[in-house]
Amino acid sequence: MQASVPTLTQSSLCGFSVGTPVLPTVQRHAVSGIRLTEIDRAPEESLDTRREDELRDVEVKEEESEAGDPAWLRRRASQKKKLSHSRLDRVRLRRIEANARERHRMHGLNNALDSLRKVVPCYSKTQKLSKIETLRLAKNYIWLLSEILSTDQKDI
DNA sequence: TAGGCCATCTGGTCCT
DNA sequence: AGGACCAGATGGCCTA
Repeated sequence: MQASVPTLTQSSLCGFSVGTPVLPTVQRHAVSGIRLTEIDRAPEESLDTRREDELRDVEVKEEESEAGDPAWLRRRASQKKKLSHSRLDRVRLRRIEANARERHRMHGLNNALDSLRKVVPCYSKTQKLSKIETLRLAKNYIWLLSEILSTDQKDI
């Protein structure tokens, strides 16, 4: 007894126009300025090592702009004149560390999104779905699979 | 050139 | 106090 199972097609899954041009992965990375080494780095490399790299990058950037403090710091300094020099340094350090953590967090989020891209239909090694496309497609895919499941159960 | 997509920075809020 | 999370702002790059 064969049930009428919904056909799994790209057009039924994609909530967006299939013809939408999607840039190749490498090109996208060039676009976004992500270093390919960040994404393609071997998984066995520890997160700590990556964090150290990120922090080092930030320190370099900070040194480059040493000529003048960032706007947020100047603002804060003027608003809270009572802030001692050491306290200001501490605030600055905490901001830098928070930025690094935030960057790390977003990288984790992007890695999870990449994993999702690989299990969703439409996945291509040469064409990368955008974030929003990936999420919409995943939602539609889950919906379709649950439809298939419920259809099968009715036939039992 | 406008619009889309993205990474990053930042300050606010909540939680431990 | 400090970390996680979030949303807004910003700027860079690419394509139509």
